Amino acid sequence: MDTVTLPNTGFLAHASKNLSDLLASVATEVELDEGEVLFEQGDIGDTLYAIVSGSLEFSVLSREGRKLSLDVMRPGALFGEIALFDPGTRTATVTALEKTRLRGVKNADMLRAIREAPDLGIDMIQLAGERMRWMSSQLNEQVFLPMPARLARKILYLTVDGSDHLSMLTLSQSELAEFVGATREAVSKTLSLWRRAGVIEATRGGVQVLDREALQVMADLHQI
Amino acid sequence: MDTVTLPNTGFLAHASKNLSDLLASVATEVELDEGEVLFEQGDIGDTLYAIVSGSLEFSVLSREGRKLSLDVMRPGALFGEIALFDPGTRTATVTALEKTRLRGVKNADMLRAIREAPDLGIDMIQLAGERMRWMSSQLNEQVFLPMPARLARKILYLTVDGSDHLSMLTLSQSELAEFVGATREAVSKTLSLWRRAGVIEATRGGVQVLDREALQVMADLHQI
DNA sequence: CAACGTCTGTGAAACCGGTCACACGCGATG
DNA sequence: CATCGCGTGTGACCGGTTTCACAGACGTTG
Repeated sequence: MDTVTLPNTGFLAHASKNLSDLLASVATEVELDEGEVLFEQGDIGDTLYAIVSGSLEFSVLSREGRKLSLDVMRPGALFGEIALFDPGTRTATVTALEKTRLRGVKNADMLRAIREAPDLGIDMIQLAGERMRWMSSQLNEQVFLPMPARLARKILYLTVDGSDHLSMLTLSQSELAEFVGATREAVSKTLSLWRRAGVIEATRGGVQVLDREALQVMADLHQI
Repeated sequence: MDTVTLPNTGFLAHASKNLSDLLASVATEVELDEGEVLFEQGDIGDTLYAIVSGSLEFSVLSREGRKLSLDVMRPGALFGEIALFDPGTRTATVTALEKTRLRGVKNADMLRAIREAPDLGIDMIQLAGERMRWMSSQLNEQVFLPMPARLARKILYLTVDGSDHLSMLTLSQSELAEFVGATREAVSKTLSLWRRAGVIEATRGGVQVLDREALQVMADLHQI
């Protein structure tokens, strides 16, 4: 038996012993460099992954190539459960934002493990459930909220308990725009407003949150 | 053992024997009248449902009360799998569009069944996977497609193999607007254009598709 | 240090789509 | 048959975003 140090954060913190054991034993190790792509939207996949260290970006592409970033996941996160038992394809593209280590469990191993310990299957359903709730909230925000509110929410969300401590978010404005589903210019203008209001500090390649409460207000109101 | 006639369409057509058995035995019967609400977004739920007859509308609400309709499900469809093993709440509101009969399986029964037949858990994961793909495509459309394209897609989607045969869709323009996430007026104007172009026929409370191929073009192009 | 690429700031114009306002017509109801 | 309600058609206007254009700032590379 290996001795693998799995982080005790994210979904893993609540995962059953079965899952931790599985990840520690039969899982294979994967290592990605910054910018490297684990899999792309549309790929056929049959592996569930856990993030050991580093961080990953999840994004989807429109047919015309426009990109919408959905989430950044960090150590302790599990993903890939959808394609695990499904003849279908990956629903998002996963790219490493930095050097990242993963452990992967293949379909066949997971299947065997579930037949031995059915509660593991229930873990997977819960995982899928959380993912669904997340997607559902994203859809809600995209449809009902104006761009500034979406921007405020994304900034708040991405600076919570991340590796980006002290409310510093290291994303360029173009990347932020991909997260909120808007153009770089629109993001730039909104950030300028907030900068002048003393809510944030914007630097090249990053945003620093100065007044979290004020941002929270922007996130809720339906106006700038 | 009851003799229940479950429809052999939708997800049920592919469901494992275990699931069909479960639905036929331990499930309880539910009957809804037109307009009746099965559960609302935010309710705590622990039941998986299968539609026996009738049809249901799934929708989400913004905090301000604006409504976005997501889908209409018909006999053979399974839903409610997300809240099944999750302490969380329902992610959508479900309303009967007509007199509708359902069968529901409770958390505890499903749990017992999965422990006996783990493959049933895998069925559930697949179901959640299909739901995720669906949500993912919805998010994509809402973010990247202009209103007319979304409208065309919804019309095409809702007239495929539904109880609305012959390409007739019995939804008012207000209801259609809730489906595409736009206003009644905007839908009306777009439908007028298409009517003049001979693509559809619009009547009070319904839309008839005359030229499916033309609508398909509208659904793909990023212009009217 | 010069030059280039990339990120950023900002303005002008165009474009949807939303909001508001109102007219029309069909169907149900008294 | 008169009226009312509701679904529909359409125009005017407005506001937010995109598109396009360009300038400045910073970092990197030769």
